[in-house]
Amino acid sequence: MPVEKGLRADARRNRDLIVAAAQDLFLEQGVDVPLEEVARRAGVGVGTLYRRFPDRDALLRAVGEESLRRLDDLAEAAWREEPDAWHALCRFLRGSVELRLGVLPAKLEPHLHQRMRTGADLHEIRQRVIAGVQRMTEQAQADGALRADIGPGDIALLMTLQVYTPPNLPGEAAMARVVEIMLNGLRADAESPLPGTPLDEDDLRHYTAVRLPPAQ
Amino acid sequence: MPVEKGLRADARRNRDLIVAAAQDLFLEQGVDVPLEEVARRAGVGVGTLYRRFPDRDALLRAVGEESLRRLDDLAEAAWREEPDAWHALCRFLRGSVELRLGVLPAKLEPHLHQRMRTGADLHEIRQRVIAGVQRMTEQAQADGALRADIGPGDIALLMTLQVYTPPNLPGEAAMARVVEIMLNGLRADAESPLPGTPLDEDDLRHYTAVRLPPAQ
DNA sequence: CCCTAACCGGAGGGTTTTCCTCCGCATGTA
DNA sequence: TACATGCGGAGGAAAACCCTCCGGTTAGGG
Repeated sequence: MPVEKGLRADARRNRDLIVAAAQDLFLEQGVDVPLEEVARRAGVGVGTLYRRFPDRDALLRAVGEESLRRLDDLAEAAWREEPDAWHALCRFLRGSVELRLGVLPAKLEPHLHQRMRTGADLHEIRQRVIAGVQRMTEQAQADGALRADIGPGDIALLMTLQVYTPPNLPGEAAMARVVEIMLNGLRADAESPLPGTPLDEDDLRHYTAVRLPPAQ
Repeated sequence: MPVEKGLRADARRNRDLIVAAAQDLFLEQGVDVPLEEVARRAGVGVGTLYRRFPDRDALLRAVGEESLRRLDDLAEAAWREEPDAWHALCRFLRGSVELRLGVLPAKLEPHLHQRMRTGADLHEIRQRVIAGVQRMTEQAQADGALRADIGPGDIALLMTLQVYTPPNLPGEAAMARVVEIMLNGLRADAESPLPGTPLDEDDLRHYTAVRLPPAQ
């Protein structure tokens, strides 16, 4: 669907393999993994990788776009198919945590900051995801299912939740439990007060506005 | 208190600065940070670092020991000073998440695996922490404050909870909120069932028994 | 106050990692 | 079948990193 210009079938396939491999490795080892390792994991030569993605940044961008898109699809489907906002929210959070869909954009954010903020596509999808979260949050609260002292920013934060899972992760099941605990903590009944004030999108924006270290 | 042989006052001070810097950097950038960067952050020369810690492993060990010890102190104090097991558990979780005390040992685990499992000191403290968690969990459940379908392993996992916090973290407050949501989800009242079975120490042990990648 | 054992910093040489290009060979497609 | 498009990976240049070594500084007992 990104249509990605007419690529020969095998080229197209390789491109996708590379992005997938990069997603895995970025999660496991951080965004600094040697590109050669990405190539190896994808089962292609470095040449192929560099041909398709002239520099690391291009790859970062592709991965970012892909996961934002998936996140958006997830929110979209949840909202469309679940009976109410609360269940949509549950499904969304389960999905994004279990698939690590939230972590990736968060990790990428500092690097793609400029482009996220101004640049074309990325920025737009990002906005859509945020809007989706906000919609779910507000409606769930209106329905009295989600505790009131929560903001969309809190949800966005929870999206990026992770427990330290060593690279070989036997952790799926454990994560699922954590998510449920969390959801249980979000429910409206039996709430005990939270410290501070609900985070909204602006907090998130600020939270997100990090300046890269000396970087390079 | 590890007494660390008679070191001259300045040497001792530098040693501690180094460990502290390492803790920060390991958290922020992973355990592979250049040692030179650790030295810089600590405000000492590389020479000083290498004199005190012959190799990276020695530093890893020191950091691990330090954070395990702090974690143990935290559990100890919570158990001793709080009115009941539930509040002890709350305090413990708040502390370990907010101070990132849980993440560090988890991150170190793969590297110190051998030593954790068999070796002297590390192993012993680790056991103590686990025992503490177990004690709090069981008692809180006996008191009917903590939901029953939880195991010490779940708690241990929550301990290592993190939301992706970009290096410059304006995240403290946000984290605090997340923890409270978590705690609220752990309470016995109004529980909705969790998937799977409670994780116990053995799961944790297994979860933890990762083999380092090809690594080296 | 003075002396020295203990400690400090960081320049620099050697090694390892990472980047990225380039080109002969393979393969999809018309 | 023909050839444009795509592939792999060897290899040279550059960067990052490790760790030692030594001239200069300092803590703290006598």
